[in-house]
Amino acid sequence: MQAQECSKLDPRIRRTRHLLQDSLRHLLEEKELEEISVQDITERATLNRATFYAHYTDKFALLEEMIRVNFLQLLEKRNVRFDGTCPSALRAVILAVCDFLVDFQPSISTRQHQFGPFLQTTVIDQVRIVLLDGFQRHPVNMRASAEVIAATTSWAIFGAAREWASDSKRVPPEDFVSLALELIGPILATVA
Amino acid sequence: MQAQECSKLDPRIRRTRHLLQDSLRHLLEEKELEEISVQDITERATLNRATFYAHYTDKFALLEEMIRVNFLQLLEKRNVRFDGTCPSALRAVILAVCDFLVDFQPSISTRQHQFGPFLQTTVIDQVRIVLLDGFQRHPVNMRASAEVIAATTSWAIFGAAREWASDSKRVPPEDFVSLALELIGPILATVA
DNA sequence: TATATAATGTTGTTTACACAACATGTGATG
DNA sequence: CATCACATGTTGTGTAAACAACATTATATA
Repeated sequence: MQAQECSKLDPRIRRTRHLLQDSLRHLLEEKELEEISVQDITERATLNRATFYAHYTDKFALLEEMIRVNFLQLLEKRNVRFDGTCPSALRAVILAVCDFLVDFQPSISTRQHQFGPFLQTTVIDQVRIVLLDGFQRHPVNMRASAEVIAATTSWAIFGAAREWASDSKRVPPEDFVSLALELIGPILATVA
Repeated sequence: MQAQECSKLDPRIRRTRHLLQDSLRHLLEEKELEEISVQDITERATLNRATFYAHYTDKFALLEEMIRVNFLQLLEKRNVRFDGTCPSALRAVILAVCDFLVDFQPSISTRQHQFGPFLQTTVIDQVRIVLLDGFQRHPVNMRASAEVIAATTSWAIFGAAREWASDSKRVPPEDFVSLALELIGPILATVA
């Protein structure tokens, strides 16, 4: 059901998944997730409904992949690698989450029922993986296991970013990231 | 190789042909037709080269269909039916050809080698068919066979429209059509 | 309660596409 | 002339998508 080096995958599969993701993206601009049926998605994608089930178990799986891929593409585009525990690496990750939320969730207030939680868990999980990957490639002494640090940090980042993004009179993202960094940085500060 | 009620055609076939036509359309905005290979077309369409040959014999066949479909869609959109020999029906046809040339051939001077002749024969042939179809559904006495009248008229329309379209200081299309109508109308005037 | 409507999943068969391989042709460069 | 690079067509085999059909579940409506 999953990735397998997106690049060397059958073009028909890539195209089909892309069509489904595009379809859902557009439908979400018109309707709530609850109002969107698999039928709707495949119709707009000019695909058969049975084909959908060959790729995803339900619309939530599609949404999950969509969010995940989009977020990773944003990181990729900005060359965010988390190659160390220096503040600048963390800064880039936080900024990416902030910008992603603004892009992807333009009407956060109207998207509370099923969409919000999905975005949340998916983004947090990706951030967690990015952090964990960074810790493993650049090991440092820490007050707790890398897993706990990564989990705590990723939730903190999302929580901060979400609060900022939902503020109608929010400050510029760069300014906010500096503030967030002061709060979040200490979580992964190495022992003296 | 051909249509078969576009609507009840396998979606995969419709999608493939649409992708190929889109691809060629975009490539023509960057290169000359001579510089475009089947390889280029299928690459941009994310299709296999062999698939191209399952649909078209060569890039000219693709171009032919592309022009034909686009022109017919323009007629469709304007509800041009040529339901009679009255001047207004002919006016609509001439106007459609004028607008199509302006849309489709923005840089006529740079497209002379292979592209121009193809556009030409394809559009003329479609106009001829539209006229012939109109004659058959609304028969009238004429000075010559419907075939000869239709052929002569279609070439005259294209010739006039092309001359107008290639004029950098051309008058508005509506004005030109009135003039063209005076020249072309007499071709299909019925006997007294 | 019955029943209509609509969505979800699943299955088997048919058709279209991907791909590698090969033959052929053509122009450029040594 | 050789040969390198590249484009055109074609073929056989494997895989993905289309489609109809069916069972299931849920939500209305009479």
